[in-house]
Amino acid sequence: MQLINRDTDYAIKALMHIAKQNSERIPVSELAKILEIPNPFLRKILQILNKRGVLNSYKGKGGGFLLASSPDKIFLKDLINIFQGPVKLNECIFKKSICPDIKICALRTRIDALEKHVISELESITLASLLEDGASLHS
Amino acid sequence: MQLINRDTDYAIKALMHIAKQNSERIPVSELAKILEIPNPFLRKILQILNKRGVLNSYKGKGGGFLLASSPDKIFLKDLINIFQGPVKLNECIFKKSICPDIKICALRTRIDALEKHVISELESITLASLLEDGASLHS
DNA sequence: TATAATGATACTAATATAGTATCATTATAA
DNA sequence: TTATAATGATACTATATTAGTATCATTATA
Ligand code: SF4
Ligand code: SF4
Repeated sequence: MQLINRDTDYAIKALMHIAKQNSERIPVSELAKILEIPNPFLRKILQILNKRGVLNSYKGKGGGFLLASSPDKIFLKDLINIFQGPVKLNECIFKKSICPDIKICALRTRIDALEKHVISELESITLASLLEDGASLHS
Repeated sequence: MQLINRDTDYAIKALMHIAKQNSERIPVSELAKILEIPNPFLRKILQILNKRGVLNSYKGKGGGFLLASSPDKIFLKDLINIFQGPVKLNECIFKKSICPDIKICALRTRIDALEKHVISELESITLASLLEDGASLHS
């Protein structure tokens, strides 16, 4: 069970690199080389981030991408949502059945609590918090 | 992001039903009918549970399956492990790189903590605890 | 000894993830 | 004004994972 898939992973890497450009537009071609991610794949990812308001894009010569907001407003949870959908630990352990006692089920209560905890942790991780730990960044 | 896949889900349903048989062997054919799970698929799942020591099986006429241990010793976490592998929220957010500062990374620390929390919650959920909530069980 | 069960294993189908290709649009700078 | 270097949109292919099927061998029992 993996929390983060490749899209999200690449998105994080790219966003961190873009954040460090001090508002200088960076084109996909350059990013792809630096991060060693296949250019068309990275492009697709950045296009999605643009559509979803995380990045701003500039067409034409000298164009490229910029963060749409400051790094402390970009949350890991949102990136996961964009590329992997909502964090739902479990719709209900018996997915297909309609439970008559959904409100009192102890199991459901616990899985719900677990889900809330995971989400709140993911909400507390921002791009800024990743950047702060500058010493441990690489590639 | 889904915590429990169909194998695990079916396994839980089946185990709960087997647990309620008071040590009477129950064959796959019967279980499959009751739980509305395709017979060969459920069979595969129970065979795995047998191999992994969760169930005991009895061949031949009048054969079937029984729990290998008491319901309070059967943990949700183990079932997830069997069918979906280890709960690893994230090997490391930049999977492919080798990080020079893996020990001091704040992000890693937090994801690790999150993973530990999830695992310990899953360890606290047993088949017995699901059965206790008898009123809310079904099909 | 027929039968009703599981064991083992290989196969197919469906879905999700990962990655590619291509043409259209647009902004810039020579 | 026009070649060029960028993104936008979209459709496609490939790979991996998940879901489900099929079949023959083995075994216990009535
Ligand atoms: S509420 Fe509880 S008993 Fe009902 S379907 Fe959900 S997990 Fe099962
Ligand atoms: S330790 Fe931190 S910085 Fe290093 S690879 Fe892991 S998440 Fe990234």
